[in-house]
Amino acid sequence: MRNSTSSQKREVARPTIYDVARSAHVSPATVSKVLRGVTTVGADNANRVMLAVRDLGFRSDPLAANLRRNRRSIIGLIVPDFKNPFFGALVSAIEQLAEGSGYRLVAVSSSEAETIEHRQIEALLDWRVAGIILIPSSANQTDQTLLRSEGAPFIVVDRVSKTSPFDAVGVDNAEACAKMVRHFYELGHRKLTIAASLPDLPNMKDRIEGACAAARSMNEPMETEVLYCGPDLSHATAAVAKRFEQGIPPQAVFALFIQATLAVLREVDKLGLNVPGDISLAGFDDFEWMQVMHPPVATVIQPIAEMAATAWKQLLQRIDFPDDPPTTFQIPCSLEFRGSIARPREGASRTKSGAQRSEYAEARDYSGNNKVDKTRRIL
Amino acid sequence: MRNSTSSQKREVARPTIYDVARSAHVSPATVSKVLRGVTTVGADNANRVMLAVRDLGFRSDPLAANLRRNRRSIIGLIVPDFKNPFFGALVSAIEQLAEGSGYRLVAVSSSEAETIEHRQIEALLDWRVAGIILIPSSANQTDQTLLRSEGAPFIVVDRVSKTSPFDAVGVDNAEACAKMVRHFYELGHRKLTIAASLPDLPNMKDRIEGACAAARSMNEPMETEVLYCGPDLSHATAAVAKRFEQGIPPQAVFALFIQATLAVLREVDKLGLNVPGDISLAGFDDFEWMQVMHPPVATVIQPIAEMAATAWKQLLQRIDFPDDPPTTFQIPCSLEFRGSIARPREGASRTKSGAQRSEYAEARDYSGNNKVDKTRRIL
DNA sequence: TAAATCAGATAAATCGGTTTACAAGTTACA
DNA sequence: TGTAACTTGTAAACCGATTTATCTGATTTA
Repeated sequence: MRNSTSSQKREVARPTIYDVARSAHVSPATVSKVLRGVTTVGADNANRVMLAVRDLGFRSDPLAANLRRNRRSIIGLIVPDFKNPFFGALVSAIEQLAEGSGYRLVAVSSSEAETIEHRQIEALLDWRVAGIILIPSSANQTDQTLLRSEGAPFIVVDRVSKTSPFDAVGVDNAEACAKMVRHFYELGHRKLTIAASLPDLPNMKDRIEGACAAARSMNEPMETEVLYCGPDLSHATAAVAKRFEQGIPPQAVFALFIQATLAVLREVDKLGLNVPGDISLAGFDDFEWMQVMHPPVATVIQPIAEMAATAWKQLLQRIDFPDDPPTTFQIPCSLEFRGSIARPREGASRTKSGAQRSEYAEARDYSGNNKVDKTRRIL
Repeated sequence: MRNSTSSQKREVARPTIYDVARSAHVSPATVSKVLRGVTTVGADNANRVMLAVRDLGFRSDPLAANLRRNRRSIIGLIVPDFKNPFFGALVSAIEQLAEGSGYRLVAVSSSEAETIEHRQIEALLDWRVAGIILIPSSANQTDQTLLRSEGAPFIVVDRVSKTSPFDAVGVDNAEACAKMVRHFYELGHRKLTIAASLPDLPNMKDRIEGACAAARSMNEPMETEVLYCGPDLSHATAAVAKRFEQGIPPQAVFALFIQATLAVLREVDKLGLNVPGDISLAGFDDFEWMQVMHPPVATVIQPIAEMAATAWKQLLQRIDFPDDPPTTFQIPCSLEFRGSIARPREGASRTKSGAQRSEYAEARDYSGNNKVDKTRRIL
C-alpha cells in the first residue's frame, strides 16, 4: 500500500500522483496521462485531475520520471573556470538559449584540472543528462573519447582544434591573429613579442601559429618571440616581469589571453613606460574595461553569442540524430584596433612625450560611435 | 524478470547491480551493501562483488539511489548573472569548498529575474538537492519563504539585509561605505555623487544609506547626491551621461557597483576629463584591471573567500541541524585607497595639467608591495 | 442480434538501487 | 543439550512516475 502521508522529521510530505489520483477519483495512470498531455483522456476526468493538481500543489518528481522513461531534460555544461569573464559570458549566452527550450542547463567547473573534469563528466553521465557542453581543461581528449563511447550527445566548445573528430565549435584563431599581426606590421612594427599561456591548449596553439605564420609571411618578415606565461595571472606576471628585466623591453606585444594583457599592463606601469609610446599592445577578448583604459586596448573579439548559438544548435541536432557525422565549426573573429597600438618610435627613448599622447588620442575610435555589435561586448 | 541486456539504439547498456550480482553470484542486496560500505558482508563475497564491479565498469545510478533513500548529494547554487566576475569569483570559491566535501555543486542562473529564480528553485527542489545557496535576484523574499516552507536547507548570500529572518551571509556594506566616504572627506571633498544601481537590493540599500549617513555625520556635513543607474552597463552609461550633461559635473563619485564605475570612466573619458584631477572616483569590488588603470581605481574589497567559507559552513550546519535558529553573518570589507581619489581642485578648471598627473602618481601605491591578501583578488 | 471496433480508464509491471523482514547458519551461554 | 544472540545473505517491498497489457462499456458493423 502506498503511504505518502507519513511525514519525515522536517519534510512536508510532497504529494505524489497517487495522492492526486485519489483526490480526483481516477487512477494514477490517468493522472500521468493528463500531466504529459496525452489526449486519450475524457475532458471530465482531465479537469478533475488538473483541479486536484492545483489544490495539492503537485509537482512531478523528475527523478522518478527520468528513471522510468529514458528521456532526459538536463544539459550539463563543464566550464574550466567561473572566474574568467569570457567563460562567464559564454555560459550566460548558452543559458539564454536553454531558457524556454525545454532543457535545463546546469553548470559545473573543472577548475582547469583534468582529474576534476573527468569526475564531473562521470557525474553528469550518471545523472543521465540529455547532453553535455564541454569547454575542455586541456588538449587531452580521453574525456571526449569516453563521452563518445558512452554514446552521450556532447559538443566541445572554445578550446578546440580545426581537426576535432567530435562536434566542436571554435573560432578562427589563426586568421584573427594573422590580421592583428598585419596591423602591427602596417604600423611599422618589425619585431613582435607574443605572450601566450601554454602551447597545449588547441586554441592557444592556433593563435601562436597563426600569429607567427603571418609574421613570417610579410614582405619584410617580422621577428617574433613567443613568451609562455603559464595558466594564470600570477604566472603571467612573473613571466612578463622576467622578460622585461632582461635585455631591452619589447616594443610590441600581442597578448593572446587576458591574464597576459593584464600582466603586460602591470609591468609597463611598474617600469613607468607608456602605451603606446614605448610599447604597442594588443589583447584577446573584449572586456568593458579595455575601452576605458588610457589608451583603450586593441583586441581580438570572439563572437560569443554566435559561438553559443552554434554550439546549442549543433547539440540539439546531435541529440536528435546521434549517428550523423560530427561537424567542426570555425567562426571568424572581429578585430578592434584601438589606441594601444601605434607606430614604433624611431629612437627608442622611454620618456613620456606629449606628442606621443596626442598620437594615441587620434588613433582611438572606441567611444561615441556605437557601431560595434552589442552582442560582442563582454561584462 | 530484469532485462538489462536489451540495448537501446545508441546507448551502451549500463550494467545494473543485478548484472553485478549475477556476475558475483550474490544477491543484488548484497551488492548494494558492499557498495555502501555496510560491514555485515563476508570478506569473500565483498571481494567477488568488488571484482565484478571493476570488471563490468559498474557505476551506481544516483537517480535510482536518491529515489529510494531520501538522502541527497547535490548542492544547488543560484547566481543572478554569470557575466558578473564578482559572482564568478564567488561561485569559484564555493566550488573549491564543495570539492572533496562529498557534495557536488551545480550552478544555475536566475538572469536577474524573479520569475526565473522561482523556476530554478522549484527545479532544484524537484531534484531533491541537499541544500541551496541563493544569491537573490531581488529583495523579494517569497522564494526564501517557499524554501523555508518546503523545509529545504538553504542560505542566502551577498544580497542580504542585516535583519534577514533566514541564514544569510553578507558584508558590512554600510561600514565599508562609511570608511570610503570618510576618505573622500579627509582629502577635502564636501560634495559627493553616489552612483547606485537600484535601491531595492538589500546590499545596495545598505551601501547607499551607509554612505549618506557617514556624509551627514561629518564635522562639516558633506552634500550627497544619489544617482540611480539601473541594473546594467547600458542603463548605467545612460544615467551617468545624463548627469554629466546637466549642470556642473561632479568632482567626486562613489560608484557602488562595477557597472557604474565603468560608466563613469567611460563618460569621464568621453568628455576629456581627468581622474583624479577633475574628478575623484571610488568603486566597489576589486578587479584586476582596476590596478592597471591610470590612475588605479580606489575600491571597496568584499572578502569573497571568507563569504564563501562562511556560507558553506553555515549551510552544512543547517543541513545537519534543521531546527537551529537562523544566523546572519556580516563580514567586514577592506578598502584599497588608490590614486583615483585626490584632493579636489580649487578653481574647477578642466584641462589636463602635468601637476595633477604627478600628484596622482604620488598617491598610487598599488604595485610592487604585495601586501594585499591574495584571496581578495578577483579575475 | 452477435461480433467487431474503439474510446477511455485502469491494474500491474517497470526503471535501478535501497531497505526491510526474515531465513539459515554460527556461536555463546546457562 | 537447548535456547538466546549474533552473522550473513536473500526475497520482496519500496521510492514515484511511466508504460504496457488488459478490461469495460458504448458504438458500429455484419
